[in-house]
Amino acid sequence: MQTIRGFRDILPEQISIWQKVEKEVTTLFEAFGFKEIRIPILEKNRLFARSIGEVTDIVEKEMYTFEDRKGDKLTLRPEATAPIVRSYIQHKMYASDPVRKLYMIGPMFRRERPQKGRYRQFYQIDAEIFGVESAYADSELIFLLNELFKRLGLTGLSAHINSLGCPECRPSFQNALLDFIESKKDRLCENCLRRMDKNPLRILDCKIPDCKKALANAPATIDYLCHDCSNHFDTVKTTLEKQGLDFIVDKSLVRGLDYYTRTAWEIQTTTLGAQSAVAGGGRYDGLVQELGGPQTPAIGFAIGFDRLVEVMEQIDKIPEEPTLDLFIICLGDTAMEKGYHWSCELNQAGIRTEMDFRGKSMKALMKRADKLNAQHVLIAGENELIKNAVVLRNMNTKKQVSLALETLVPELIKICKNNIEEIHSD
RNA sequence: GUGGGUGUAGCUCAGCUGGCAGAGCACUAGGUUGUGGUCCUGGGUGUCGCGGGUUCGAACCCCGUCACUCACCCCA
Repeated sequence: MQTIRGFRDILPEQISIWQKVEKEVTTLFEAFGFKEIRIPILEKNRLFARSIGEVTDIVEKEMYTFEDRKGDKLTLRPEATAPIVRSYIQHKMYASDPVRKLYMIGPMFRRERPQKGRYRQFYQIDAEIFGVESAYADSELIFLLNELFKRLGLTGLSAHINSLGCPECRPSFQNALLDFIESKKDRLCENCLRRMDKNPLRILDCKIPDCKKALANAPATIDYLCHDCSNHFDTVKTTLEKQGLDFIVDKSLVRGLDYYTRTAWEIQTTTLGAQSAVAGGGRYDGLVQELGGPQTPAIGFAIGFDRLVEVMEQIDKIPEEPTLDLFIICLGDTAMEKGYHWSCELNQAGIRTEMDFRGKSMKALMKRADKLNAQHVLIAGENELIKNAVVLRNMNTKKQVSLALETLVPELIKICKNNIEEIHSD
């Protein structure tokens, strides 16, 4: 038996890095005024088909869609934005306060062929802002991403930004693009030609060198922006510049979900092979209305959690394993029983304590204490119990002291807590 | 969906022209009564991914299949 293709276990040995990221995310996002939202993993298929777009790759061939016993078409969420928008509308969040800043962390599902940095169940860290049309919301999110990556010690990332315009400026751009493509038709690959009527915007994203060459001078959305979109994009850029954030205006950045408008961006890395996008986001001013809510501007991003972890592992940002404060060695049945109670009391007091109940030899237990990186070892054998005392060994200094039984637990708590403080002050 | 690479011990991998299944690490037990990391000695570990075929004989050659992996595509 094993996990199904593209699915995987995240094992205890790997979890510390995930927890570290989760901690940073919650403190940082909460500081920026975001509130966590938890949404279902299953939604009606219609939700994704309508929001992401019927002719996108995600909807056409990557979704886990099936019928339940009643015959309803259900889909494992391939992304978070659509369900969060659904929730925003369903609970009429716009009525009590249209401005909402929401975030979530959780698994998404896409049935693609797995490869480096791409899994069928993968995790996203997602943030959305509803009800703010201002370009400051756009720069705030990019700033937030940058700050998170900075706190996690990541370098070598670059922000690529573009503006995709709005329903106002789209038509003139699309006409210009189609005219241009028509003139280069013989130099484009099959895929590009297929996209011509499906979704011409996507042609700009083709990675085949010949196509890239042919499309080098293709019209770009940012050259056809209407007055408002142009001002919006300018504000985003100047704000980021004033904050000292580096970014690259990338005319060819076109995101694969149909709901995006205006600002779109990706945070890219060069260290994950073909998977360059660690995070991506954009504005989607039409989506809330499209899904049945009131006209509401909105913007959001998603971070590829798995990819983020892989980048961190590559630059060795793995947090150290926590040490064990105390390992209790008990020799003999009476000592074992006492040790069990000490151990529980110490755990209650927040001291990381472990003991081994298998009745192993002294040497084996010392080895285990060493393996667990124990700071102290408490040795309780028949000899000590006769004297109503036990031995405490400091594993770093190798010094051993005798401790009286009556005050043992409080004394141990004191010693271990002092030791923890020393470690932290170093 | 398409193509390339790889499947041998818990992990990393050797295994020659087809001839008894291997190493290091890890694990475990000892090295005079009850003291870790280093060192020494011993110990266990296998559906050689799976199923066929060729052969006296297959981890090795052939066919199929599955899994992993990388790339295309797409995206986080």
